[in-house]
Amino acid sequence: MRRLESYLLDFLKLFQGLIAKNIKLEHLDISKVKTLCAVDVAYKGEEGYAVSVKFDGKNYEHYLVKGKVDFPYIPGFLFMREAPIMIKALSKYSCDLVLVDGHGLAHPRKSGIATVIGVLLDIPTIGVAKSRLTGNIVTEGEINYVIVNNEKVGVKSGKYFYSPGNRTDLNDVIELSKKGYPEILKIADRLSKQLKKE
DNA sequence: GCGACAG
DNA sequence: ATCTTGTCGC
Repeated sequence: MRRLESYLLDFLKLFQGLIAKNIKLEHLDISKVKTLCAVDVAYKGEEGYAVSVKFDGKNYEHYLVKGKVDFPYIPGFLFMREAPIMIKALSKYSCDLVLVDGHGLAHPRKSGIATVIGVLLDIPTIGVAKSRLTGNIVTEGEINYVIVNNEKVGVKSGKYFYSPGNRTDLNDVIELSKKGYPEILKIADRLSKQLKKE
């Protein structure tokens, strides 16, 4: 008998395959986004502090959700650990686009946490990660593409990786990456780490 | 078997 | 992600 965890991971891979099959890769004009949101999670032991931030073009708002996070971090399966609490934090707002801390299509099964959240909620998402999970970089002109299985699944700009989650496309992430690391993600990151201490 | 490995 | 002071460098 195999170990129980291997059955779960095999099943989760099937789930990710289903998510990937339901991705809607379509152009969302970033410049037309009126309400931009972002989510990040910080931890204090088993306590997770998820913060969603909303920017309407003028003011920032944020919403905090605290909760126990049991599931361990397993490369390729981050969504099992953070998607549940991130989705709760996002439930507070309605956004034209959500930036998720992590990868989207730049994943072994094209099912990073930004993709899972985007498909489950059927909303536009883009994954912005601070480091590589998989894929190689191929430069074409000014763009550093992230290639997985001979397919362009995202771009690398500076030290960050951008990839479509759902209802967005490669042009959207390229457009976003040109503006540098999103301020709203810095705010979400700072806020989550700050609020967990109070 | 070995190396890689989001947060 | 988190544990953690000072410190090397732009």
